[in-house]
Amino acid sequence: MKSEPKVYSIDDLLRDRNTCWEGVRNYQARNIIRDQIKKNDLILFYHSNSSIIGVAGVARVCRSAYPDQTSFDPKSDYFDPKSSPDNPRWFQIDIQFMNKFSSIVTLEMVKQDPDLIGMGVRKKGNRLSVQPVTKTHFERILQLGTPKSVAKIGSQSTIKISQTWHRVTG
DNA sequence: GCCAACGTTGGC
DNA sequence: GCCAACGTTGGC
Repeated sequence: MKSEPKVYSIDDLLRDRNTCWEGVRNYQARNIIRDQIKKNDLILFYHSNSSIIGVAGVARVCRSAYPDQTSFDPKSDYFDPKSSPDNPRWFQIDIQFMNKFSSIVTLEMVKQDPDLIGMGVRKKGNRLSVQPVTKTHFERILQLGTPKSVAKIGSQSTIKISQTWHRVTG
């Protein structure tokens, strides 16, 4: 998921702990939010349009899609008169802070890594603000972002998230 | 600030 | 349904 850090950064999410991911007004991104994203999915938090472009950390979906409340609010910048509670056009999710990388995994690193061929953000004209990431690519980004906190224990890898060791299985 | 890429709008 | 015009995104 992309965000312009001037608007909302990983540090903002670290401070807030949770936030509503609202205001998505692109049908392709809407469909992904509504149809594909599930509770507890992990998110790569990407800083776009910034002096340091790249993946800044990890978040988690703590509530799956529900109608975008801002679309009903005439005072909101995201108001859409064609959306109504009876027939909502746009959807939001809630996300929770998980981890901030010790340093950003820059777009340049992503583009140069042979293991990350095919990742959405590498593609020219990539404008989709919410896009799927393969498990392989996700884990590779974690390796690049948190090298000291990734350890192999048996056949399972673990990542350090918010002072707590969570196991990533499968 | 520039501009390529892309999505949306609206006239026909 | 076509497509030109326009607006937005996002890397550089």
